[in-house]
Amino acid sequence: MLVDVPLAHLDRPFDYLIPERLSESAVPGCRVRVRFAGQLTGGYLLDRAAVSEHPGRLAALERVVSPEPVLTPEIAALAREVADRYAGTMADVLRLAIPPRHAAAEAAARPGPGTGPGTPGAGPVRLAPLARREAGPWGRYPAGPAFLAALAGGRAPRAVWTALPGQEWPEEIARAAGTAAATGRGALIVVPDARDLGLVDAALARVLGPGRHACLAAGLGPAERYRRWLAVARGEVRVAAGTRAAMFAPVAGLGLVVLWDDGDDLHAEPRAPYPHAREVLALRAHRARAAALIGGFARTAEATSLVASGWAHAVTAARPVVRRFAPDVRATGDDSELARDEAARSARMPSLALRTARAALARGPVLVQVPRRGYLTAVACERCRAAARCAECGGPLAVEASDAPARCRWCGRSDAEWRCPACGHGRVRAVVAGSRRTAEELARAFPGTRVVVSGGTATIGSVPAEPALVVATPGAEPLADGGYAAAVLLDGWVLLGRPSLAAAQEALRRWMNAAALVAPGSAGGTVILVAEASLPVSQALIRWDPVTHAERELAEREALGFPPAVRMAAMTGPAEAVAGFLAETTLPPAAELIGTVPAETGGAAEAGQDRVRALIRIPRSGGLGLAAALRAAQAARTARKETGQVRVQLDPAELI
DNA sequence: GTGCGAGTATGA
DNA sequence: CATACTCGCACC
Repeated sequence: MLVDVPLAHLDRPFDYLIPERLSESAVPGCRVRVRFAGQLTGGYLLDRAAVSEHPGRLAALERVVSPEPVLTPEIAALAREVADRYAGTMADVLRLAIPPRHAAAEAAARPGPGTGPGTPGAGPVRLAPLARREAGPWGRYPAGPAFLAALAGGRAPRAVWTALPGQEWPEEIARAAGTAAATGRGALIVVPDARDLGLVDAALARVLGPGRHACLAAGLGPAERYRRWLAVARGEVRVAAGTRAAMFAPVAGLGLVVLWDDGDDLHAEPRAPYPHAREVLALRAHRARAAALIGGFARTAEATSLVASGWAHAVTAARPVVRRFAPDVRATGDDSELARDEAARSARMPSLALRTARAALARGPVLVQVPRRGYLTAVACERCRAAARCAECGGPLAVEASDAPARCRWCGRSDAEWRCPACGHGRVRAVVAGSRRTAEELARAFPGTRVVVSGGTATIGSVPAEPALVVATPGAEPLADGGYAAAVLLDGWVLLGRPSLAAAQEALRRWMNAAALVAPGSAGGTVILVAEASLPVSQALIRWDPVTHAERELAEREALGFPPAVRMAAMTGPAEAVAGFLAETTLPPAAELIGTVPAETGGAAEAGQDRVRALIRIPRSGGLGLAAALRAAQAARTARKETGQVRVQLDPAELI
């Protein structure tokens, strides 16, 4: 029995007697209720045994919630491994892995229409003869056909795949999944968001036929979510695709795991123990001897490390092929190039971008990527560019609408009489305009052109192949039928200026994801990057060479001693609690305590407190030992009911 | 997390 | 010596 208690020192199985009346329904993997320390608690039956190691008296199971075996042996072992890897508890992992039960869905789980599981499709998929004979879009990569052939032969190839720009990638993923399914194995595909899931869903339906796969999307509603998950757990469908939470989907006979755009921070689970989909899928591939495909337009340092260690092969296209599919990219970072046009100027659009966009609008839609969402923007003195601060409280001023006066974000005071304390000037300008503000300004710079805004909660999936300006924040770019005629990537310095070690890698990833939606250069597709052209990251986009850039990034992180070159642990909490935690911890000899610094105030709940973050670093080989030491310290603290929670995170994404 | 027994403080 | 409380630990 694995009891659902949140305490680190209780993270181990407990034995219970199975009363005769429950003997039939108490199958391994089922949900049960037991009395634990007097309390009725939920749990999962791990397995049944004739004898117990426990010297004391055993309590009996209270109730079998349902005989459905929701915790498969594979997922139980995986949850244990993930907990050990991330210094967390198995119960925490299972809370992420197994969706809440929906009794009606369980009783009536019946294949339905649409994107859900169709007619039971547990048998091998039969691919159309064409798909079986030809590598299709995979033929564009020298190693592509070999990867598919290895899959088709029942082997377990592992690839880090740098996808060619364009809209073939969902098809490529579906082909790989179909190839695994044709050998009678299962496939699991994880993508960052709903837009990408929709694309993969459609591609899977084309390649596999109806009813052969399940889409596990967040926000389906509990009943539908559980129904589809059950269809996967029961082996009624062998191909599952989904967003982050699907990384734990109990796909039967797993033969292939796929992760798309592994650099997207949506792949990092924000709940304890903070596992990352890349790591979890790699563990699963290892455990199930399954193939792995980690792909994206860009390349992360982490994926590069998988290639460097020999864990995976690189699947990339040859340079001439890249040139055939990539758009023309030009960078313009010089302020003197700012457009004369006043409206374009206030949208921070250089003249080259303006000219390119105007010309491209004759042919089709033009994408404008703006790296800040929302409407609220920081403001600075129009003349000397000193950050504008509230005269009363010193808080930062912001504007909410283009014609509204600036307002303090701390005290809310709006000061019409604002004067710059540095130069006496009386007007402010937006430092970075949100996408809606940019859209307003662009509408004035391109009179008569339709302007579409996509971002945040108002995301648009696709736009028709008609002239329109499409203003979007990174990750919310709609697809354009046939590709955009051009794209303008505004304010490159905002992305590059993020206080993050991986700022350049992340900027390149966002640029490439937008630029990949543009028609190839041979068809006139052009991308204007508003950033200094001489920067290595700009050059990487211009040459469409994410691999070299990622290799450099990995080398830098090795030199700096940052993940993935090392394992890092972050302990966050009240100062005394973190100090107590560290005193409790017996660090492995190779571990190095980097130091304790004030933690950035996370949310309102954490604000005000005296919170700190301690960092520990260890060579990769010592990662498990470090996690075990941190787990032991956490267990000792929870056993003693120490006040002040310490959050333990391994290789936290936001740190890098 | 809760529940409980041992140990310790406190006061009639 | 009776009662009130804290502390530490087991929880199957």
